[in-house]
Amino acid sequence: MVTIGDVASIAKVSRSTASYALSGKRTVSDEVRRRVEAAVRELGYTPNAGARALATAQTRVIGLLAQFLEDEFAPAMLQYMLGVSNTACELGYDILLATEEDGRSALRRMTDSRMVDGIVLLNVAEHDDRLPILRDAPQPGALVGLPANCAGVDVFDLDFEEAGRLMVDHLRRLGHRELILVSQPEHVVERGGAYVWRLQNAAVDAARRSGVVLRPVFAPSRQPEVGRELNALLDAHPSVTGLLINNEAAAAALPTVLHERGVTAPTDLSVIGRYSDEFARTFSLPYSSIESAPDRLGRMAVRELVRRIEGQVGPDEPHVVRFVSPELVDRGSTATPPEV
Amino acid sequence: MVTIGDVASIAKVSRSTASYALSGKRTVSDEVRRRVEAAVRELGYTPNAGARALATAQTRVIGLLAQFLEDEFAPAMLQYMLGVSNTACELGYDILLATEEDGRSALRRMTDSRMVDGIVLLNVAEHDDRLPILRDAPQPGALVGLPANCAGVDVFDLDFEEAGRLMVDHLRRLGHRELILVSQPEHVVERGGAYVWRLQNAAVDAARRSGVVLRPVFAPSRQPEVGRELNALLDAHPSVTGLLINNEAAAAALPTVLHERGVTAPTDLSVIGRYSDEFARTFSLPYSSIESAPDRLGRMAVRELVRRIEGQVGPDEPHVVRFVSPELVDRGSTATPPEV
DNA sequence: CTGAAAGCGCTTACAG
DNA sequence: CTGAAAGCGCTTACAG
Repeated sequence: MVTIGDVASIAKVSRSTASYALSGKRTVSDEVRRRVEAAVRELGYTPNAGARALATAQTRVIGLLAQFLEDEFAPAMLQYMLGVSNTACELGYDILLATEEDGRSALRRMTDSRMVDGIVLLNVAEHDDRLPILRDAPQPGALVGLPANCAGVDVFDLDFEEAGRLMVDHLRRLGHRELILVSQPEHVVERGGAYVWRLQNAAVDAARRSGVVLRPVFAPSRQPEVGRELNALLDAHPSVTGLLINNEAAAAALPTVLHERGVTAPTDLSVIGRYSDEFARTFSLPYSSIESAPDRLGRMAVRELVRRIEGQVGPDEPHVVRFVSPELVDRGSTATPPEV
Repeated sequence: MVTIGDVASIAKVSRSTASYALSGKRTVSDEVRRRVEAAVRELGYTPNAGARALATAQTRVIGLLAQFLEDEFAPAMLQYMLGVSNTACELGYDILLATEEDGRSALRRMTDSRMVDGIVLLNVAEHDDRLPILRDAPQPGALVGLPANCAGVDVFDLDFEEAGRLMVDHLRRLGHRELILVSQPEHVVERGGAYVWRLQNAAVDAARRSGVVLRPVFAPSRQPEVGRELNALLDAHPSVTGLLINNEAAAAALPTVLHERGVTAPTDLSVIGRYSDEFARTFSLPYSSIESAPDRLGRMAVRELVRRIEGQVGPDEPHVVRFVSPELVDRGSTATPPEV
């Protein structure tokens, strides 16, 4: 392979001068810089990443820990990954991806061996078992998802409480008095998927305060079970006039379910989901929704992480916990309930 | 950070002996091995990846080039990525992921800087502009997707010709005489998505040989345009009794379209798709389909790549071009046409 | 403005 | 069975 030594000898300078000419960290005469640049072009020189990492203790690689769990909806996860990956690229970083089930060992491998300058954790649980490892690691970490303990890491998440309130208040104002909230499956909660109950509790509170009946249910995250569950729910509660969906699989199944039942939104039933606009387009979902902003969250996490990596944020400066405010994207699926 | 020098001094051996004790590349006395292992545990030693890469010229990292193009269906792409990532993990490799639009520059960056031991290219086009770069790279490459020129790389793909024949023959045998084949959008073909016309040409041939009318059409890959197109097609060709779908977005949209039209498969219309079983479950698709086996293709590509990387296949041994035989997964959406 | 040298943390011939 | 040393390809004080 062609090394900086080759460049140096072609350019008739020392290796250090060649290095400085390329990095710009020391002034170099124009003449010398030109010769070095010409040599680089001639030889097609690219620095060896391993050697550079060894010398600088920087890899310009970010570790991305994703997990595709059986009870979660894979296409939704992809959005977050792309937000992270694209932003990293823009900032000059590459992504080392781990999708294996055992996130702990992947994380340890990446951090202990110094393969990465920082870590992004996706799909963070309330008591995420990867977190203690990340805190002990020498690299900084950024999370998408809110754990119980945010010490030592930067945290980014949708404001799910506000999302729950927003959904309920929107339909209450239109005159709805009985709603169903379809959440993720109960295992997601048991595993520590805090966003499920954060949204649910806030929705329940908002409903209680304003005298609205809210029926929260856990629904499966796979087809066709989730479709059956939606049908059963609508059968069991004929007086319900509004549906809140915090479950991507349920949202994806809903058009078919409503068609089968001959139900039209918003004439017969008002619907609000919680998913990204990209998701809505992919699945052709015609429902108004709380934008979950996966690309924006991924972008924020990487931006802050890179600021830490590059020392623009001091190691002792406090970490951030930042919530994205939910916004209601109106797709016309809510209206005054039919009885009114 | 803790280095092999620390391990060596705790274990009271030289650094080389510590290294050999861990790698097993030289016989080491049991006593010494125990002391080294104890020191490793005590200090929590993990080799520095950059240093090891520099010394061995091996990174144990595989570069994965994916691309999420506007006119392709992202959830389908994800399946391939997971097949690659999971297999790499099993074989002890990590994945460096590039999702940026400019695959050429990502590829060059990874290979020139020796960040990776090998490359997997996804979504390969007929005249893929990443291919010349990959051929010139010192690392081996494996493709998922069939280019015009397979020289210098290992190639894995579904046998799309056979898939096209299978779809047509299956419906012909049931008595169908007029079919529509819904392909990907025409830009995919123009960009060099050879699988589109490989399947289509074979289907057209098979139909012609057996006197079946086959109407091939390009359909959008976004919602809701694809749904509208499907409706228009069914309106325009009322005598069609079978639908062949080589377009994931169209497959995902079809249940809603058929519901709207009051059409039931297979009573009114027979349907065969081409997508993975995982995809069918995610989108709750009730149609028989040709399994596109993304996980299997990703797995095969990584396996062969690792064999090359690790020298189990000599550099002069010929490269492979391997096709996965399509299998029809019967979900009961085909039957004798209504007229018969 | 430039060069010679040390050092990053490994592995692996070379020597005994 | 083990150790001292060279070398992988960079970067960066140190010296001039």
